[in-house]
Amino acid sequence: MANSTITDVAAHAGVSIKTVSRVLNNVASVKPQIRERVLRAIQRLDYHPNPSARALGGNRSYLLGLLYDVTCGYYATSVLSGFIERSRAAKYQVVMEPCDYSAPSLPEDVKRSVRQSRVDGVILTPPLSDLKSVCGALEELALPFVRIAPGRHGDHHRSVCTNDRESCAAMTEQLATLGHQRIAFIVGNPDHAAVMDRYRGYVDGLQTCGLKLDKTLVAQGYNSYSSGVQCARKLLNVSQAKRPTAIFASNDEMAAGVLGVVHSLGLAVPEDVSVVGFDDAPLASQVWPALSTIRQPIAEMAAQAADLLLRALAGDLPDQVRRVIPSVLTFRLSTGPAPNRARPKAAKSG
Amino acid sequence: MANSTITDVAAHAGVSIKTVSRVLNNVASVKPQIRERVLRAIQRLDYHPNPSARALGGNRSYLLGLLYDVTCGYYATSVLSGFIERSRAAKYQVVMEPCDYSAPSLPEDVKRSVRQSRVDGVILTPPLSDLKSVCGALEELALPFVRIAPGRHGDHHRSVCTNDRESCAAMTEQLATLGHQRIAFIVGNPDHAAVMDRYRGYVDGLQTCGLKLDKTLVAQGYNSYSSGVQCARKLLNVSQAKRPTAIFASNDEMAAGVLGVVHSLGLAVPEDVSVVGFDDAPLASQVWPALSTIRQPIAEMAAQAADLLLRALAGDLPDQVRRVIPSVLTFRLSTGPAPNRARPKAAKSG
DNA sequence: GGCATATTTGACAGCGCTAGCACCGAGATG
DNA sequence: CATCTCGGTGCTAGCGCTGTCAAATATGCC
Repeated sequence: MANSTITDVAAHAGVSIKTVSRVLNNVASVKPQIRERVLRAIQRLDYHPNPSARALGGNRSYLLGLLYDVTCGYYATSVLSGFIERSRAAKYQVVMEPCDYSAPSLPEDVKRSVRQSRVDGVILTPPLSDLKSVCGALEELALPFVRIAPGRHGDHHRSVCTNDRESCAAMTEQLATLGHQRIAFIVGNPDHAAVMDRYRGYVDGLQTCGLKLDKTLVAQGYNSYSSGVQCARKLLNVSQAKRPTAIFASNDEMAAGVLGVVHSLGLAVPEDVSVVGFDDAPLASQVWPALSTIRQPIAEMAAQAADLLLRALAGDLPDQVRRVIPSVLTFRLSTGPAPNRARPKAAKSG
Repeated sequence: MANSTITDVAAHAGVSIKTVSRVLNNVASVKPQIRERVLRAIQRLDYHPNPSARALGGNRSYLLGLLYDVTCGYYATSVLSGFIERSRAAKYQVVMEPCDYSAPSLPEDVKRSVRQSRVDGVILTPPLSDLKSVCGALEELALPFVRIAPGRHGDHHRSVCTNDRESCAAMTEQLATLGHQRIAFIVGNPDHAAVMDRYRGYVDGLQTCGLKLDKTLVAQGYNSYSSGVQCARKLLNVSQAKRPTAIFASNDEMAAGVLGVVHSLGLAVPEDVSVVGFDDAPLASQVWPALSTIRQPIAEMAAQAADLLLRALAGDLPDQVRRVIPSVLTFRLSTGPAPNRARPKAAKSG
C-alpha cells in the first residue's frame, strides 16, 4: 500500500493542499467544520506527512538531537525515554548524537555533527551541558538548545535541573537523625558542575544539624566505580574512632565502589557503615545491600527539556528559562542507625 | 554561514549538479580527474548534502531505525554505540524507536512507528528480535531488517549473534575444572530465545566433564534482578550437602541477585559459592565481588548488523545471512575453587 | 444595501536533491 | 569514411511539502 500524500487528502476532503497543510500545522484560521473534514480524510487514508518533504519545503528538519557523552550511555537512555515521547507527539524525531566528552576537538565535532544531521535543536546531557565550549559552538550556529542538569545556571541559557543541593542537605540531615556524627562525603567529578551543588548540600546539612565539617571526611572522586573504591579506602583506612559511620557518595556508581571496599574490609553495611548514593540508577537496587539514594527524575527532566525546546522552536519562549524538578530521597537497606560507639548513651545490641 | 548546496559545488567544480550527485553516490562512471575536482570543491565549501532533499528526491529517508524494548535501555545503548558509527560513515542517520515488548498491539505499534518515521531499514534488539509478530509486521511493509542475537535462526532472516551455547559450555567446564561438581544454572526468560542456547551450553558442558544434569540445580528466572534473588533462595535454601558450590546465571542482573542472597545468608563468594553471569554489563564489575561473566561483544555485533543492513539496502546481500561473533570468558573475583567439602581429598584451610 | 475590513482559502513557486533520458565525443566496426 | 556503440556528462522533471500573496468569502458599519 503506497503512502498517501497531502494531495490525496486534499482531494478526499475537497479542499486545497494548502488547507490540509494548515490543519497539519495547527494554523488557527481554518473553519472548524473544514478542519474536521480534513482530519477525517487524514484518518481514513492513514496519512502521515512526509518528514523529508516538510523539512525541505519548510527549511527545517523536524529532527531534534540528543547530544550525549558516549561514556554515559545509561544516562542518555533515561533521558531519551523522557524526551522521545514529547518529541513524537510534536511530530519531531530524535537522533542520537554521541560525543566524546574528553576530545579536544569536541566543539568542532559537535558543530559538524549537528550541521550534518541538520537538527532543528538539541538537548545537552551532562557532562556536556556544563561545557562552555559546546554551548558556544551551538550559539555560533544559532541552534536552539536546552541543557539538562547543568551546574552553572547563570549564563543566558535554557535548562532543566533538579534540586541537588536541597536534597543532599535533606539526606545529610536524615543520616544525622539516624545518629551519624561522622558522615563522610565523596565529591564527584569537578567537571560535572552539578555535583558541586551536591557537596554544598552536604555542607548545608551538616550545618543545620550542628555537625561541623571535617575535611578529613571529604574525598575527591571522579564519578566512576573505581574512584569510589579509592576514596572509600582512604576514608576507611583509619583507626576505628576516626572512621566515618556513614559515607555519602555523589553518585551511585561511586557508592557501589564504597560497598565493595566495606565488604572487603570485613565490615557490615549498614551495621558498621551506612552508604548512600545519588541518582537511583538501576545499579542502586542491584547491589547488596540495595543503596539508599536520591532519585533524580531524569525522564521527567527530559520531558520538560523537550517541552522547552519545542516551545523555543515555536518562538514563544524567552532565552533564559530554568525549570527545577525535585529529587526524592529513597531509603533502602544500605542505611541504618549509627553503630553504638558513635552514640554511647543508648547502648543496645541486636 | 549559510549551508552550501549541490549547485554551489557544481559551479565551483565547473560541472553539472548531476555529476556532483554521481560523485556523492559513488557512481562508478565518473572520470577520476573530474571526481577529484568535485571532491575538492566539496571539501572547500564544507558541503554536506541535505538529507531531506536526498530523501525526497530519491524516495528514501537515509534513516535507520533501532527498535528496542524500553525496559532494555542499557542493551539498546550498547547496540547504538556500535551501530551509529557505521551508519554515519554511510551517511545514514539513526533514529531510536522505543517499543513496549509486552504490549498486545506491538505489531501495530511497530508498523505505525516505522511508517511514520519513514526509516529505510531497522535493526531489532532482543527481546524484539525473537518475535515472529514483529518480523511479520516488518515483512508486510517490505522493510529490510537485521536481528541482533535472536534465538531462532531458522527463519529466512538476516541476523547477527554470538556463540551463546559454546561459551556457556566452556564456562561450565571451567567451573568443573575449579573442582565444582554441583553447578547450578539459572535459566533466563523463555521469551528471549537466545537464553535457551545458554542453557543448552550448560548441559553440554556438564556432559563434557562427566557431570550429570541435576534438575534440582536448575531454576527458571526471568532476566531480572528480583528473579535472580528468587532463584538463588530456592537453590541455596537446602542442606549444605545439597547446596550448589557454583551458580551460573544466564545474565549479569540475575547473577547480581544471587550475590545479594549469598551475602544475606552469611555465605562468602567465592569461598562458599562461586557466581557467574553473562553479558559483562557494567553491573558485572560494579558489584562486590566483581562477577566472572561472559562478555558479549554487543557493539561489535551491532556494527556487523549495520553492515548487513546497509548492504541489504544496497541490494547486494542475500535474504538469509547469519554472522556469529564469539563471546569471551571473563574471570573476576566471584569465582574460585570449590570449597573443600565438595572435594574432600585436598583439605587445606586459609 | 453598499462599502470597508477582517477572515478564510487557494494558486503557485520553490526547497535541494535524484532519476530518467538525451546528448556528446571517441574508439570500434563495416 | 559513414555508422554504431558506449562511457561519460548534462538537462529537466519531479519528490511532497511550506511560504507568499492574491482571491474569495464573511463580517461590521453607516
